[in-house]
Amino acid sequence: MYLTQEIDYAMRIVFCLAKAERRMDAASISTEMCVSLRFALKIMGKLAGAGLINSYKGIKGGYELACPPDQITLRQVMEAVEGRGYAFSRCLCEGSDCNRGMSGCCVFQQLWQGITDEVNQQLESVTFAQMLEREKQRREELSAGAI
Amino acid sequence: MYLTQEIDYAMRIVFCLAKAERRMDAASISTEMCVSLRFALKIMGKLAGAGLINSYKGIKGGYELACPPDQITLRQVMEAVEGRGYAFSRCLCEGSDCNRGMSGCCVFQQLWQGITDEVNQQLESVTFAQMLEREKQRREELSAGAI
DNA sequence: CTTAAAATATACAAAACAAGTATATTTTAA
DNA sequence: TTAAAATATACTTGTTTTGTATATTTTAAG
Repeated sequence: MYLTQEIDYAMRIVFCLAKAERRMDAASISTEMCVSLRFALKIMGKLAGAGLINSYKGIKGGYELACPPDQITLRQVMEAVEGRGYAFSRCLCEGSDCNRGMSGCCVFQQLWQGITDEVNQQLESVTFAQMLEREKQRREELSAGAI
Repeated sequence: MYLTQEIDYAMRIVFCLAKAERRMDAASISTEMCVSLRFALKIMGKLAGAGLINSYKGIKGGYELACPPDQITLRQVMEAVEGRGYAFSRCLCEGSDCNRGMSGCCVFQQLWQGITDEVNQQLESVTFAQMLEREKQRREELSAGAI
């Protein structure tokens, strides 16, 4: 029903790298994001495999964004981790053939597809550059409100 | 990540009762919807508990909608089964306190909230009367196309 | 007033999925 | 040559979903 932790972590990891603007090793990322090192490594493997981040082995190794943050969307991260975009219902996935009781005409499927499309559009329309900007604004609002 | 089967079944069960316009026993519903009898009973217990359907014990017992289908929304079914509306991310649920690495200012949470609100609004805006109407239209389209 | 067909309550079990961990290996800057 | 890093692969644990079983209660009909 919910986004998995893995996707949530992946988003935060990319955000972290976008913010750092420099190469970071897995241990630092894992500490900053409060994700176990091993799990972070696993996720970063997927992100690197999808070409969103670059990885470097050896001493001075680590990870960095593969391109500027205004060229990475939330949807790309979702796909990197999940292997596809968001889907509201299982029945929208390949080979599901669910027309359970609907005699080959399922009006729920249509509806779920609409919701799915909308969410994916949202995820696609937001880049990590925008997320950084949002955070900056939000911090300013908070400090202004705190006076 | 996906809607659970339980919610999917619940939607279909309510749709089935809306379509039937009469009292049906659990066995018939389970057969029509291709859901195991036991699981269907469990789900209908929740739907009855939430006041969406009425249940009748004994011979000639069964289930029927508690009110006209134009007064039942998809969101109500979601809440009956899940105990709350849709939430895109766990971090939006009570007592989650996730500001992991975001120093008390999580811009993802804002975003997930926006998506959540949108989906809930969708679910709230559609009644089962509308779903019946949709199905009718869709069938007409299909048979027209098949000539 | 008995009976059989129905729902209900409660608990249990199995399966699927998510989350996290461990070990051995490879790469590379110093 | 060495130590710090990533990588590959497999394994374990925990949680959630899904489904099942048993005993009980209710009720229309004969």
